[in-house]
Amino acid sequence: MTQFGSTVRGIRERLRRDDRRFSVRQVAQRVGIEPAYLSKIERGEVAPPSEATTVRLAAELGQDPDVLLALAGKVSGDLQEIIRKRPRLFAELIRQLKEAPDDAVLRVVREVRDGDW
Amino acid sequence: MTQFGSTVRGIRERLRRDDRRFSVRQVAQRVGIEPAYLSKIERGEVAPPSEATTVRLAAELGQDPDVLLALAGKVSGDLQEIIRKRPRLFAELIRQLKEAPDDAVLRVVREVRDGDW
DNA sequence: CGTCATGTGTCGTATATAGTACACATTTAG
DNA sequence: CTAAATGTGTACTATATACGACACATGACG
Repeated sequence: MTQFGSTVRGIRERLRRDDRRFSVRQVAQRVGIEPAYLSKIERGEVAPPSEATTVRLAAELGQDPDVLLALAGKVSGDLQEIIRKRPRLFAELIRQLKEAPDDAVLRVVREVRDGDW
Repeated sequence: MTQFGSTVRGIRERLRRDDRRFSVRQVAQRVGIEPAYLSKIERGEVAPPSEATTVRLAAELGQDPDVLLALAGKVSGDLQEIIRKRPRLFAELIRQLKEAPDDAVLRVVREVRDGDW
């Protein structure tokens, strides 16, 4: 589908240039999966792994978990839970912001962060 | 798990009081599933149906699809796609708003809707 | 030059997801 | 009273998800 695998491979190989601990085998071991499985993931031979595995992989590679999950075609379970608790509210908000430029969304984020509520 | 089934049953039975077309069989047929399956869904004997089926069911019962999806433990695919396109931005926004009261979120929604961007 | 680590091919598996098909007892309506 | 409609029990299935186990050829390096 998308470039989840190649992205992961790229990141891992870059890290590997100055740290031999970033081989397929060693990363797989630290992440808690089989090396063969990680190899297949990186080559796109299988679908991206589960959310939990993706998050551990992101941590290992120093990546933002939400970004890696997005590449895997997923949305973090905790975000989904927040939405599910107030579906109408969040559905409307998110659809409103669909076409908004990044900086407009960022303004909203900051406003909420500094907000007085 | 949750009360997806009993909620659907309640809504359907209420509709049925003044419209005989809201039997399990007839609703199932219009939704495009087997009556036995709808029956099991309503009694919670099986997990809530797929997103597509849930959405058709919501339409048939005059419900907000996002709300019914939430009861089914899901988040609409189109919302997920919006988030996946800008994961960092939306992840931060949504987590910021997790604890915000409804009216604060609503204010943001309105602000964005009337926004000048 | 031998050994150790590396990446990958092949095969298999357990669980979840999303239903269908059919029969049957009960209820409802003309 | 009977014919049609109703709700549901039982059994089955196809596909997807998410991996593990093991072996093997190749390459690096001390």
